[in-house]
Amino acid sequence: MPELPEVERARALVEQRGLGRVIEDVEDGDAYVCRPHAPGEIRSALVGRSLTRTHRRGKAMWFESDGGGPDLGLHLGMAGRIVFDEPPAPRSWDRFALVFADGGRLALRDKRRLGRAVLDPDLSTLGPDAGTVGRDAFRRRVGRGTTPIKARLLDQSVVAGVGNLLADETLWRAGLSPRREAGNLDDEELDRLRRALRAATRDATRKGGVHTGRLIVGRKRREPCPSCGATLERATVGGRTTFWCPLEQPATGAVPSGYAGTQSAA
DNA sequence: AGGTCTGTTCAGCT
DNA sequence: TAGCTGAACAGACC
Repeated sequence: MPELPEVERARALVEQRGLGRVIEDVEDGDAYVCRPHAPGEIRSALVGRSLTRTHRRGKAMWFESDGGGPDLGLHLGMAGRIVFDEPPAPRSWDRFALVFADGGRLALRDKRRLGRAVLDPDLSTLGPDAGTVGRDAFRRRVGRGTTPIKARLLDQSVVAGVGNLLADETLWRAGLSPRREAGNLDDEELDRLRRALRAATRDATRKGGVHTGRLIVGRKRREPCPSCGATLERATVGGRTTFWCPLEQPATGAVPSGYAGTQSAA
């Protein structure tokens, strides 16, 4: 499930292997993935050009093209990944692809078909990147409203890049219950949450993805809290399946006993 | 073999 | 308004 760390790794992959290669053809025939573009529209805009720079904010990534061409935006959706120089996937799982003049290709491989490819993507609805958001902006944007803090973190217009697993891992590290009302967190708690978010994001990016998080590893196996051994709570928060430790992430205010956001992951 | 679950985004509702 | 619900996608899982 691509969240910010997976997208950052995908961006780095394009940076490493996708720049400066002449685009000879574009497979943009999936009108759903390429909406609102008609088939051939992205192709016309990019054939003959090369990618020159890569960017990412949250889960969105985009690439500049040379000669004054448009940017190409890619979104991995829920199951997408970027593959380089592999033969086309069976069953048309490659929803979009750049075919290079050197014979290689860049494909958006996505069984679920929830990824997107678009020219000049609209980034105006995204908040600041979750990995680099500053203290004051984080306090202001996250620490308000009546919605549960987890739902606030998942809102891409508040802070960009947090998905379900990274939200659970972050709240666990910060010792904050996912059900706390966002506007009721004080500055100390918000700062602790931001540090936990940055650390969880950095660790996950380094280790290969959000599934490497300490809480997340045991989550599916229904193991107890990796820190204190308590049985994890499970409930729907913000419309998403949520796990948390009832002892270290208490329902109201108190600072947790042991584990805090300043601690690094295993 | 069918029913449930998965997670992100977005439209539509209150 | 802000927050919530369900649709869309299609495969994984039991």
